[in-house]
Amino acid sequence: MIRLFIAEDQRMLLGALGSLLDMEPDMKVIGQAMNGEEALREIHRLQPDVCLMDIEMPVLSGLEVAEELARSASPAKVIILTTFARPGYFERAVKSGVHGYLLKDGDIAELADTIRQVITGKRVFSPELTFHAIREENPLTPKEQEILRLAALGKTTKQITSELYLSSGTIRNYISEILQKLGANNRTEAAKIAAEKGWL
Amino acid sequence: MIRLFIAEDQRMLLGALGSLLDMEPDMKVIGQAMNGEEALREIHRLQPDVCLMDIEMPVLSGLEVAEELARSASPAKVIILTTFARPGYFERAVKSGVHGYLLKDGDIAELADTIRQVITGKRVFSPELTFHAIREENPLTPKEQEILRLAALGKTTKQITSELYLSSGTIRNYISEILQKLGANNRTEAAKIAAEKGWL
DNA sequence: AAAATCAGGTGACAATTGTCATATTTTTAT
DNA sequence: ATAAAAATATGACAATTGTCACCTGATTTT
Repeated sequence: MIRLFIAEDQRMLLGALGSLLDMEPDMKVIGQAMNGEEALREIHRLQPDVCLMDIEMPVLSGLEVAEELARSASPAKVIILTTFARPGYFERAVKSGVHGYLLKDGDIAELADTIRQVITGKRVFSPELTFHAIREENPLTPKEQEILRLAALGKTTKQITSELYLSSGTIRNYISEILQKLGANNRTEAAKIAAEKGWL
Repeated sequence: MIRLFIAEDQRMLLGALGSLLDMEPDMKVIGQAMNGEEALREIHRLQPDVCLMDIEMPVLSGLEVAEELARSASPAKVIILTTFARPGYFERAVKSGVHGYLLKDGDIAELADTIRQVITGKRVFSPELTFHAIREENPLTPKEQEILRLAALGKTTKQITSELYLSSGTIRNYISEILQKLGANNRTEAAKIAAEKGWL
């Protein structure tokens, strides 16, 4: 019997997945969570065989949870289940050693199938992701990401200055660099591009 | 037997909802669609009793479909099912006369219950939405929305100019007005605020 | 018909933003 | 220990952005 844990912040999908997977004869859903922190705690406690994990969740993202599980050498296998084909997400997920990465665009049978494959030690990645230019690496350094994250919220150079304790010239230099890297004309466009790619 | 139609662009949720609602003894899912255009066509053809409709779908949004159904005096009752508590969405939905508005944050039982209520002619709205400040009306005029939509993509004043055939001064006047209405400090922040509220 | 409203525009100004070349300082590598 | 690299800072400049007061011509309202 495969013991499953599901972390997903959209209650309706969480409930639906839970019900349907529980109907599979060889699976049992032993726990659920609606945010990353709770998920991490419960996974440590319950020691499931496989965790299905959404990425965009409150408190801790699914990627952060996966990274933390890897750090603590948890035996639980992680399958990321997300709406978004953002390259940055995929890159981070693979780096943290997850066993699967699926889009919420397949059907439940496919998901159940993936779970069974993962249990045997295989890794399963959505073909949409392994192909084409989705392999783009995030060109931004951590500091650049941090600055763009703030700029994307509409903060001015001055506001960023006082959050990061850097001079306003430095901030503008960083932004200038970011714009070149992303081929954007201004902060707003840069923010849009980075958000689409999952780089922020 | 209640005849249901489901329009939802996330295949996994679509499939899951379909399976689970079909198990209800008094319901039958007679059709599904993954975009608004297909949904509209199929609803006209199949004449379901109730349509569950996501808002954010390709081609036509769920709101546009609901508005079109209202215009054509379709007897199908519409229940909007969305992740987002954006006030602008709710306002538009109510104006187009939908019979229900639920967040994807309840469980399936609640959804089934809502469907049964709607069938009897009742209207059901998620309590999260009918209360508090979520009643905020969109303060932006259509032209302002159009301009902000472009600005939110990172377009410069000059680019907006050439798309809308307005002078650059006029664009800047509009943006200035938008910033005041939204209490934002710059375009980026304005875009963020409007997007959150569902006003763009 | 006069008055008000509206969509669009001008011009002037200050502040912010983006670019670039060039320091200075701190870290890292050899 | 020294050289190379990175991170941070400056200053100068042009372009863009945001603010404001005011103008013009239609269209509505009264």
